Parts: sequence; C-alpha cells; structure tokens
Amino acid sequence: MGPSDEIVIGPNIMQEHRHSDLPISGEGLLFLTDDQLRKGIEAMFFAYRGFTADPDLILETLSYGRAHHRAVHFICRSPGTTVNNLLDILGVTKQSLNRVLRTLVNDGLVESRIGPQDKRERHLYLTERGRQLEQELSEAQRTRMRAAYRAAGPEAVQGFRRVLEHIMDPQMRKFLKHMRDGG
Amino acid sequence: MGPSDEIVIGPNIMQEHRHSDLPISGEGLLFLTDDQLRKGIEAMFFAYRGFTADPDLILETLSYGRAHHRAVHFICRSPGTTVNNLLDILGVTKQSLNRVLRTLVNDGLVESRIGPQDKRERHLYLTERGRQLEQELSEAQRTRMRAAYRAAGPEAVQGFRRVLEHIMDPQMRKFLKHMRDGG
DNA sequence: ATTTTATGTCAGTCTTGTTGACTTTCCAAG
DNA sequence: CTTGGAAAGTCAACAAGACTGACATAAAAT
Repeated sequence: MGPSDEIVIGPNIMQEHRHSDLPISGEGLLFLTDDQLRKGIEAMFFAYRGFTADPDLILETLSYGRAHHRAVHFICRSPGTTVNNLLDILGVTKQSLNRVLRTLVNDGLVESRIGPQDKRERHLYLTERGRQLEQELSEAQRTRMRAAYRAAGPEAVQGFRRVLEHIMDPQMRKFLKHMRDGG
Repeated sequence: MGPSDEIVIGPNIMQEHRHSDLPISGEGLLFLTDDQLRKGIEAMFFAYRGFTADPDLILETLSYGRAHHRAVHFICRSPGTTVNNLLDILGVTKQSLNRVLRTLVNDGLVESRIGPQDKRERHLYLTERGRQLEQELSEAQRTRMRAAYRAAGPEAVQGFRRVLEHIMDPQMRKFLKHMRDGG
C-alpha cells in the first residue's frame, strides 16, 4: 500500500445520477438504484482482484500467467477435453490458447493425445506434475473463498451464486448447470 | 458461440478432491466443500466476463480498453481525485496509468488541473464529453447488473455483496465502506 | 540547503489477446 | 474414387496493457 495505508480518493462528492433512482413504487426496489448498482459494480471489481491475487503469486514464481491457470483448471475439471471445447469455455482464440497449451505440454504439465476416433482432435490430460500445480493453485484460491464463505454464511453464499449466474451470459450458465447435474 | 451452440467439455468425469470435503459435523457446512467452492470459483470467472462484456463493446469502437473505463469510472465517482489516489485504487503502476490518462486528456475526456494547495498534485475531472462516455459505459454495465439483481431478488443481492466484500482485500473493503458512509 | 514527495517520461520486457496463412484430417457430393 | 470444403490445430507477426528501471521536474517538508 501507499505511505498513508489509507485510501482517500479526494473529497467525498458522490455523484447523484438519479435518473433511474426514483423508487417506482414505495416498495422494496431500493436495491435497484443506480447507487446500489454502482456499489455492486465496484465490489465486483475489487473482489475479482482479490480472487486472482493468491494464484497469481504462485504463477509468478513459475513465469506462468492466468491463462495457464485457467487452462490447467478446466483440463483438471474435465480430463480428456478437446482443444475446441476449451476454446468455447475460455472464450479466446485458438491461437491464444495454443501458445499456453504448448508451454504446458513442453513443461510436462499437460499431455495432448491424438483423438482415437477423430484424429484431428487433441484430448488433453494433466500429468502428475500438472495435477500437483493445479492443486496448489486452486487450494490457494479456495482458501480465500472458504474464508469469505464462512464469514458471509450459507445464505449469503446462495445469493452470491444466484446473482453471479444471472450476470454471466446464458450459454455459460447453461454450461455450469450441465456440469452441476453431472457432478 | 460455436456451431453446436452447446458446450460439452468431454466426458463428465468429476474429480473428487475430497480431502477437505469431509463434513466435519453433521450440520450445515456443506456450502464449504471443495466442490461448492469450485462452483463459486467458476461462477466468478464466467460472471466477470459477462460483467465486462458490454462496456468492452463500446470501448472497442473508440479503440479504448478496460483501463480507460476504470480510470473514467473512478474519476467520475470522485471528481478532483489525484493521480496518486487513483494509483492506489486501480493497483497499477504510474507508467501504466499515465499512458491511459494521457490519451484521455489528449482526447478531451479528462481535465488535469494543478492542485490549488499542493501544486505538485494533479486533480482529475471529467469534461462534458468524459461524463457522456462514462454514462454510456456504466449504463451498459448497469443494465446487465440491474437485470441480474432483479432476477435474483433483494436477499440474493445482499448475499452477493456480502461475499464479494469478504473476497476482496481488507484495504479495498475499508475503502468501499468509507465511501458508503459518505454517500 | 537537502531530502522527500508527486508527477511525468523514455525505453524495454512480458503476458495474452488479436488476425492471417498454413497443414492435416475428415467427410460428403459428384 | 476423387475432390473440395469444413474442422482442428499450428506457426508467425502484431497490439494492448501490464511491468520494471532510470531519469527529470517541481514543490513541499525538514
């Protein structure tokens, strides 16, 4: 942190964008005001930074980045998945993913097997070392999440998940649901 | 999406990392299992993508990036803030922030005034055009959040905020609280 | 007068995204 | 059977945006 250890972002002049803040009715729609939304947006921003902070520290020591973490995570989650599946999930170009996968394969963390039916496909698996790294990364991330869950309580967690699922694009929600049913 | 419009990430083999999943007691600690945590982690990942998707579309047309959005957001929120304050909040280097601020000032979206008391400081303000862009960006983002909030309901929103605040680093939580008291 | 602070700049690197061009493989229509 | 297109993956080059390090300037603090 800075020298003051206390962030004070200028005089506390809150902008009043009230155009859609009018409580349409007298009831409990206060949680939909622009001000409430802004707080949620900022919370999302700061929380995501915390969310990635702990794995980032580990990745840095290996000169890997978040892209590597994401690849390893989803390969661990669904061993044998193809590059194309991964592309849909990660939402990046195949060239971008390929660079990451190449380093992971070269470093002996991921194994890429030619598809038994369709030889164009590559099926991806973690090696033992890959599983080790994945464990280390996700345990770091889980530790923070576990603390947050515990502090917030089960009902808050349910709300958390509920809102997140409505923020994401529908295909992704569908994807998560699909996995949930299977798991 | 892809041609299939349906993401199927390989055979649905769920890894069972049960080492800390043992329900310590028979009570309601099920929300702390590794599996629940993994679902939360993935939800966070997908939701954050949705969270940034709409502003990104607007930014692209202007050849700006998320960095510009963040700067404009926090300058709008706290007009007159200094560069140093912004650095603490955004958590980037001054070189990185400076590149963004320079383009915003050159493009006439941000005004940088020499501090009245301390002439070393630069106080940052949005111009009229800057405010317009900020409105456009945050309205795009709020629209998605509003829909999610409405769909999830007020209790879920409360839980959402509660968990997010526990995920972020304490300084950031303090910062948000500080602003909340003032607003 | 010296040091510290706030800001800005230049140069160079790294990660991770992009597009374009290419090979290999598969499948289906002629 | 062949051929042409689609799909999967790879290589090369480029851009955004983060980073570090070195340095400059001005003003405040000591």
